Amino acid sequence: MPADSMQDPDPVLSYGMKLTWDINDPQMPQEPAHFDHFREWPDGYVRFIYSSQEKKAQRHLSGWAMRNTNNHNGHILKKSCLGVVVCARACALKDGSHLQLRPAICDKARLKQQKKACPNCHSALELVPCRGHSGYPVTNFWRLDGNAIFFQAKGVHDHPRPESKSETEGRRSALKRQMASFYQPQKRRSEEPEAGSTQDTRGHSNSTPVPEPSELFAMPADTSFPISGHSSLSFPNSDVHRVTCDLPTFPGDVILPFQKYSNPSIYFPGPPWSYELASPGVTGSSPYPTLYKDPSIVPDDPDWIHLNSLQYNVSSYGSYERSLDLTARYHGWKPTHGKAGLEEKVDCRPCQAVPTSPYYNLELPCRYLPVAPAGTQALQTVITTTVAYQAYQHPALKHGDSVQEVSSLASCTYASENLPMPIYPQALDPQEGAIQAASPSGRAPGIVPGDCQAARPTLAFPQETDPSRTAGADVWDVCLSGVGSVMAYLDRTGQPFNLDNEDF
DNA sequence: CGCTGCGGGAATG
DNA sequence: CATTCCCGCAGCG
Repeated sequence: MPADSMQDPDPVLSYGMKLTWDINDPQMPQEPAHFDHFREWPDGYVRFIYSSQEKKAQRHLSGWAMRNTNNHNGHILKKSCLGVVVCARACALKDGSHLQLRPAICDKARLKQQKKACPNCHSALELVPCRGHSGYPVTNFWRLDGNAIFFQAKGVHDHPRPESKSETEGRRSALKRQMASFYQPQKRRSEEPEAGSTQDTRGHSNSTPVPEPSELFAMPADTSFPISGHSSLSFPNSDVHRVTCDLPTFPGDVILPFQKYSNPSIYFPGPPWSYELASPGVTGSSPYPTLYKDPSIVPDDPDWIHLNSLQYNVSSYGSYERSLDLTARYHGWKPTHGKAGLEEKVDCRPCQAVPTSPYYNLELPCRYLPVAPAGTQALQTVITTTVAYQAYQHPALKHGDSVQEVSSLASCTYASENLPMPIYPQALDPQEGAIQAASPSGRAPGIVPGDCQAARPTLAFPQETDPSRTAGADVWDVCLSGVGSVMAYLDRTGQPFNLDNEDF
């Protein structure tokens, strides 16, 4: 893609991350010189600055299923993640992946959605809530200010990606078409070619027996998901399509059809959430019929869902939860929403691959990392929205009362939030584990990818308190945010410089 | 029908 | 008291 001076001038850090600001600041950076390109799958404690012209940003779009949350602040729109809908039995689709539907945003619709059966195995569907923000759903904040749209995310999604919105919509409209043709065979059939040319990567609608209406209604999931067995789905086509779309996006970088990676974990050396950043580059094996009318438009990663699931299940489970299968996992999960884990002892299992990862051998100013003590981070994140500053008044960071200290802490905040992974106490110090136990961030032992991810930075960078940091706000900003981001990318993508593997 | 943003009001500490 | 969450409403596609 052509170098756009207005977009992501830096290959590693988002523009938003390079500036120091918080969504709650009275004053946002004025007249930003650059804007970030839109990220459909923001994950971690990240900040972006979009152009107010960016339509997706205007609509506050996200690949994640985010619902509006009233924070009684007219200027800042807050949204929280709904998680992902999966098959309660975690049945495997033909391609080995798992069902990962997009939760309906509307409460009513979501309830209805959950009553439906898994189109693949007919067992129940289950909503896996997002607890990536210290036990609470990941939150996204949007704020329009001047010519910029500020975006801030808090939390690391602890679940697979749902389908992208566009894909869900695409399938929905596809169903409509299908139903229409079902009820008006003659007429519709004759019009079909037209529709097929624009949307039909699936292209089978014509020749494929239309599902019984009753079936469609009984399991609307049909409209919302990829059953390998479903005759109306055309994988190969969409694969090609996606490759075509995605390749140009990541010149020189890892952009290979997923098929080439028989083992996702090879491509995604990271833990479960590595799927986030790795997604865009990965393509292919889409079980979904993608309905992009305009190839220039960023694919919303519908395929990714599957990659995601593959990666998630194969890689993360393989690495961390060999003893647990999806079934156990999801069954063990009760949508207790923020309450669960309180009583659970978070068991941070060894994250084998991580510490040995070559990327962790980079010469990074490690000493700064641990400073945002796990406990601090955990506590801070609990304070979902505003004024995170006070959160940083955690004892671990209390070094003085001077104004300077305050400023330092502020920087600390930003810095720590640049670390896309929450740092949990127990990972640092057994004693601090108590804090963790008291926070709602925990989940069933070992089930949370986040546990490992949380531990990783720790393992890589043993805690080390540096008193001098209180005077180094600037250093903090630069080093921490830098390191954090770099870490984030390295960490999650396993690719040192594959920055914006987000959709474009 | 579902998505979206808004805003009241309850719950929480 | 501040903050967050839940819920219903209305506009829109």
